[in-house]
Amino acid sequence: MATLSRKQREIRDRERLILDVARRLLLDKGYLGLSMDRIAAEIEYSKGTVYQHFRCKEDLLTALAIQTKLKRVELFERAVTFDGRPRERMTAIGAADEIFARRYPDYIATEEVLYVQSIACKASESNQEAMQAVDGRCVAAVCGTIKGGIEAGDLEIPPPRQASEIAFGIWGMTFGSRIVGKTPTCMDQLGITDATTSLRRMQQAYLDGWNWRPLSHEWDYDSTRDRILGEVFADERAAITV
Amino acid sequence: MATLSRKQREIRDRERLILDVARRLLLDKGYLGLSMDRIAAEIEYSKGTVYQHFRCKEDLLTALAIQTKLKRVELFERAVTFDGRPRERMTAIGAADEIFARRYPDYIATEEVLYVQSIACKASESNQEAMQAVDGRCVAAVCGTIKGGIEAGDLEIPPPRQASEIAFGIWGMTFGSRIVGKTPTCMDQLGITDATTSLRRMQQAYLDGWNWRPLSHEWDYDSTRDRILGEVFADERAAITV
DNA sequence: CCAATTTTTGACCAACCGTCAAAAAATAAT
DNA sequence: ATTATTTTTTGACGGTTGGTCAAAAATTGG
Repeated sequence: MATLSRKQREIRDRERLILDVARRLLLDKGYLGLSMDRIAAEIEYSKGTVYQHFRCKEDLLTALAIQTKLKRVELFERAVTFDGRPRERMTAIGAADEIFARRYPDYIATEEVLYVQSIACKASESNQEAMQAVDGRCVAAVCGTIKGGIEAGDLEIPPPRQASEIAFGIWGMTFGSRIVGKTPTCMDQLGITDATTSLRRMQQAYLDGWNWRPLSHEWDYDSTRDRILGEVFADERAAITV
Repeated sequence: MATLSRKQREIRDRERLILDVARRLLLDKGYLGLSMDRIAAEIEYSKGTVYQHFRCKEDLLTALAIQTKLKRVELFERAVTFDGRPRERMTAIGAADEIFARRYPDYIATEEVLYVQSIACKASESNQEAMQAVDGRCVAAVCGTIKGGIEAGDLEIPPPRQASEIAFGIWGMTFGSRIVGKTPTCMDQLGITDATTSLRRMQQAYLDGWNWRPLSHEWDYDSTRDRILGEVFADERAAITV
């Protein structure tokens, strides 16, 4: 049966409600401010009901992360449809990630907590697998683009280097810069005001370092970016040009 | 008076003991397993006494981070004494950080927690300032080396780029890769087995990307690294070649 | 030896996560 | 419509946090 019973619909809606409330709390009050009691109070159900949806707090957080990672991977998979040279598609992924970071600021809060504490391992099997699957799609999009660059002859990866090493670098750099960039003291020390723009330049420098052609001084990636925002992310453009 | 009273010495020793126990607990059981009660039990003093040393858990964590960041900055400041071209000194800083990460694995646990949760802001003013001061020395070592490269004519930073942007990239990349590299699922997805070596190559690629001469294909930075380990970090060599 | 001061203590509080028998609601059977 | 059965919801409860503070213990000074 494709249609759900009234009860099933109720449960599904309530799960959405829980996740919505949890995300807001996480963003507002941080990881420590996110309590199961508070969620229960806000949704006006008892705590036991919340625990019927998620076996523990970590499971809830993982579900939250999956929900938002899905948003990201959708943007990534849209990005790689960009019609251009592989490195332009890589730039498109960068733009996708920037849109993602702006549109879902709560994501950073979710993901970083998940990385740091050993949270994922407490989540239910199914949620762990689901999260891995989403991450896998993300990796596939990035690594696929890198391999596209190799196949097009724009990039060489002499052993023992691997295509995934480039991806690892981009991933680490992006994730790390976002966390470091959030701490004001660090930014004061460095004197950096616009972490987003800096990250963009850093990523291009990194790809130049792997000698991924066309290099940034041979090609106008700023206008590529404009095209990307116009052609692939027209609907999201507002989010990024604020 | 330079000499401390017996009592003062006792207090100082106890503080060290608390930090030692706390570090061990943090490494063993993670952030959530680190409890003030447990610390009190382990040092065989009451909880109140622990709170006489640190006004709250965050203050203790910050003190822990300072202690270890000091170890790191010492290595950094030794690294920049390496006699060679600026980019070689940059490589020396990379080696210093690698030694640091291996010798003080608990540091990662401390620092990442400090970055992620809004912990630092709850610490005492004095500890906050102390931590900023240590970070400042760290930034100074890195940015100083970058500026050395510019002065030597090995590197140009056309505006609006800044010297600190390179540092920001290295920082974010190093920090981020270490966190991502710790999660086994991510590494499985990427198929990366030796994150440390990958990070090393990533850093060199990044510096190549900024066109910091001599580029990695023009110079044998592996043997530079050997010289660094022999000349500057001879005593720490064992830690890194295990 | 006793009084003044400092240090240490652990009972105590509020908030947290997670459990589970009992209550309430929904469904099925008569 | 009424009763029996199943499902869902509840919130009191246990155990563990971080943090406080009056009272007890130890130290110091006279």
